[in-house]
Amino acid sequence: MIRAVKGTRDLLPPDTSVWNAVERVARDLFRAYHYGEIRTPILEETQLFARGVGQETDIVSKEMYTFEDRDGSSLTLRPENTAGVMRAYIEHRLDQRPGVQKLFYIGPMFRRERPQKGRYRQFFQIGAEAIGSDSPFVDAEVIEMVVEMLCRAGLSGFTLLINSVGDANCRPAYVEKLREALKPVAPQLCGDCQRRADTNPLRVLDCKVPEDQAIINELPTIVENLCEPCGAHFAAVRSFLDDRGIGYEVRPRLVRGLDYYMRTTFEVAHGNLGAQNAVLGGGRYDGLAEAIGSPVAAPGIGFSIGEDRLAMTVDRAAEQELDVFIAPLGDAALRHAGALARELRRAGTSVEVAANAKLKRAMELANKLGARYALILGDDEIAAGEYTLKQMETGEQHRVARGEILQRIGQKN
RNA sequence: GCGGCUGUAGCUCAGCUGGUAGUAGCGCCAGAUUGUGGUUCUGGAUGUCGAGGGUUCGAAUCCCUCCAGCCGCCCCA
Repeated sequence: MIRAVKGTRDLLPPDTSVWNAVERVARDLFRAYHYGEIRTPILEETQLFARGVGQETDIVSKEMYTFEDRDGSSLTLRPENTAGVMRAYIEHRLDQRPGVQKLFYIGPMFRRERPQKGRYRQFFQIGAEAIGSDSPFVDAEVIEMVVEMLCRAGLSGFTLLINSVGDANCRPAYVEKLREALKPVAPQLCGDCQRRADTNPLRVLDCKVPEDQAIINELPTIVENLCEPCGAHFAAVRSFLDDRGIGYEVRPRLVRGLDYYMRTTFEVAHGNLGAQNAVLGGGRYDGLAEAIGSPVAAPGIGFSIGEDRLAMTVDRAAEQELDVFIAPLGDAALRHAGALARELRRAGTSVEVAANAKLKRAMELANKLGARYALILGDDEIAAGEYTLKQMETGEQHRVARGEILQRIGQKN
C-alpha cells in the first residue's frame, strides 16, 4: 500500500473547511491592511537560503530538501518564504514601486525534521512582508495585524511576546558579554546549557529546565545592552503598540533561529500545542537584502503563521454546508432534478441530488449530510408543477412552486 | 539527528502467563411491504493483527530489523 510520505499528510473534509475559513480571514485582513499577494516558486537556488537564512542555522545545515538538478545546479525546496519574497523584490525591482511593498503569501514549506504533532515536513505558512521602511511604526502595524488575524481566526488564550535582538552594531558585543557572564555559572546549568554556553550563548536564554531559570534570570539581557539607535527603535515600537491597546510581554530571552533577524522579533505562543507551542513568529530583517546580493538596501519586517498549528488550535466550527438535498423518484424525476439542481446552484445555493435511491434512503442521507432542506420530486410534483420542500430540522413540509424555492430556503428558519 | 512509548476492522479499542481474531462500541451497507430522515429492532460487509525475519509443534501475543505515529530533546511555524 502506498502511503503519504513521512511528515506529509492529506487534508480532508471537513478539516479543509477549517483551513479555508482561516485563509479567508487572513485574506480579508490582508486586504484591510493593503497587502497584495505574492506567489513565489517552491523551488529556489540553494544559495538563496544559504546566504539569506544563514549557513550555520539548523534549517540550512540539516533540515533542507536539497538536490542536484540534471544540469548540475543545486536546488532546494523552500524551508521558509522570507528569502524568496526578498529575492523576488530585488529581481523585479519592487524598490522602484511607490511606497512600502506589502506582500503576503500562503503556501507549503519543507523542512526535514523529525515529525511530531504540529510539526510536519511539509507544512503551511501564512505570512507577510513589509519591505522598504525601517520605521518602528511599520513594526507595530505588522504586529497589530497578526494579533487581529489570530483573534478573528478564532484563536484565544495566546500570548504575544516581543523582544529586540539588536543589530550588527550591538549584538556581537552583547554576545561577548553574555559569554563572559556564563563562564562562572555554566557548571551549575544543565548539560545542554553547558554546551550552548560555548557554542551559542544566545540559546541558553531559551532553556526551559526549571532549575536553570534562577541563574538565567541573572544574566545580562540584550534589551539592556542595545545600542542607542536600536534602543530608541524598540521603545518606539512599544509605545506604538501601547497606543493601539495591544497587550504584549517583553521577553528579553526570546531569540530567533534565523540569522537574518535584527531589532524587533516577536512570537505568539499557545498552550495547547505541546512542545511546538509557537503559532507564529516574525521579526525585522534590515540586512537580508544585502546578504542575498541586493544592490540597494531594503529594510523589512515580516512574520509567518504556522497554518497547521493554527488550524488545530482554532475552535473547530465550519462544517460543510448543504442547503438542499433533492430526492427524485423515478427516471423522469431524475432528469427533472438535474435541471432544477443546476438552476438552484447557479443562484448560489449548495445542492446535492440523490442519483439512485429510494425515498427512505434519500431522507436518511439528507439527514446524515446535514441538509437544511430536502426537496422531494416525484410524478405528483411534476404533474402539479410544484415541489415538496421539507425543512429537515423541524420536519415541516410544504408544496412550493419552482419560483418560490429560493425565497423559501433563503429564510434560514 | 538523539531518547522513550505505541501500532488489532473506516474510527475507538478488547484479546489473561504463546494455541491460531472480537455477539465490543461508533460508523458504513441492507432490511422491518407501496413516496419521507433523526429513535428502535434485525441482518451484512470490512482485517495478509504496521512490514519483514527469527524462536516454537504452534505467535496478534516472545526476540531482532525496518516502517509509521505520538511524547520529550534539538529546533522552529
